[in-house]
Amino acid sequence: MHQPDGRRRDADRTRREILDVATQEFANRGYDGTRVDAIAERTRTTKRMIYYYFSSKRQLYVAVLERSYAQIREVEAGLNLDHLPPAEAIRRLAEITFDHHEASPDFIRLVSIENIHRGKHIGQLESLAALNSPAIQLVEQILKRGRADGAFREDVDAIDVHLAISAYCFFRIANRYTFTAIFGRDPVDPDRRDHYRRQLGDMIVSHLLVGSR
Amino acid sequence: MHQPDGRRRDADRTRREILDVATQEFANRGYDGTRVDAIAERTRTTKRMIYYYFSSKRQLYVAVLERSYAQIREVEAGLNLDHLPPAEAIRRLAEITFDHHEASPDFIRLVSIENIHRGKHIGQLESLAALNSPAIQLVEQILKRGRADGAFREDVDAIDVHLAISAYCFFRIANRYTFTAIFGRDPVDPDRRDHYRRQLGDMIVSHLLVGSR
DNA sequence: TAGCGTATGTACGAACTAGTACGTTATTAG
DNA sequence: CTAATAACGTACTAGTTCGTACATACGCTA
Repeated sequence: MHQPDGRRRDADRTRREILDVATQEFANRGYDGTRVDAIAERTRTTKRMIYYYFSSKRQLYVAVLERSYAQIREVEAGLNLDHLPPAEAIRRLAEITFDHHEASPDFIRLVSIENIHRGKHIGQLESLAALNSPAIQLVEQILKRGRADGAFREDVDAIDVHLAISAYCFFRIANRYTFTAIFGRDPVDPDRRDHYRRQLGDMIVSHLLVGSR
Repeated sequence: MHQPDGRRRDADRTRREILDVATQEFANRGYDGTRVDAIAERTRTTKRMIYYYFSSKRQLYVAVLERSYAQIREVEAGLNLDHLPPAEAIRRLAEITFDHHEASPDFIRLVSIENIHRGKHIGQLESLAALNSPAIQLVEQILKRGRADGAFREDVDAIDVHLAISAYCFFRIANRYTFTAIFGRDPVDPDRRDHYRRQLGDMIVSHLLVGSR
């Protein structure tokens, strides 16, 4: 009836546990650095189950990637900044993005890793339809309002702004180690966190305001 | 007297050729994805020579990293923007940084890879003294002049500015593949190159100018 | 409760990969 | 010219790693 360890058979749970561990392993060691045996050992099941559910190391990695992106997208979809005036809304969005990046280092590592592989896995995921990213829609709404006010410049679009915000947030986390080694200042130092967050907000807002250059 | 292929024995050249090939291989495949045999095959020499000159795969990787950083630093050290007024100088520096990143995708990949490994190799290189990076000194000079003018804000220092500039330039190249997959727009599209470059310049300058927020 | 498909465990193998033992040839100092 | 040393090549090994053949147990359904 039960497993020796008191655990029932549970396909969903086994699958999820494998994905959880695999996410950490891939994020920490990269695709080639990850050992399927190492994932199995950290799971309450065996390597056999990894192949039972995911068929191959590669497909496991793709599943990890897909789930990670889906989770991020879910969070983004829950945001609403319509109640704030445009300049404040975009600053708030930048700050939220900043916080999300700091809270998701594993996701950031996975993205870096996938780019090292030239996006050859993420390209296969049609679940990430390029068009309706909630993050972009959010920026679009804010830009629209800001332009209607006459406050925002017209020559940058939502994807441009999203790129600028993401770049700052992503770089700070992703390149933490080399940056610290070279410049002797850890960009993730909690004491400087607020300063960086304000700098990003200032930068994005001042850039968007008409006549600021 | 000569090798069968007409090539003399030449330690420096062999060393350099190994480093050249290894740089490409490590940049393209990551540390764990790189095969020492693959490097050897692309060289006019054999795997034995890699171990003769570099002792191990790891030390070869460290040598690649060290040389790559030294090359970048060399370029930076040759810059001088004293002839431009502060706002123009910082814009010009941003543009030059932008161009360098676009021209050095292998270096960017190596940096990403090293960060995946949490900087454990670059940390050992004391050749990269944290203090006197030419890039930082350059920003420092410009900021100093801009503040003397009363034109630049006082609450961001050279490393902060360098972070903001690098983040934008680095992200655009490093995350090209996932960005394209998700947002359907390649940030390295040559047709949009000037637009991105101007956006970066505008952003940095407007951020630095007093009273711009 | 019988039976069948889903879920799980064990043990193994074929291929790969970093590193080396051993031998050879070129170059140069004296 | 000759000896010594630096530069180079071949063939191999020990250990690792993805993946699987084979065996078994659980639990739902009829």
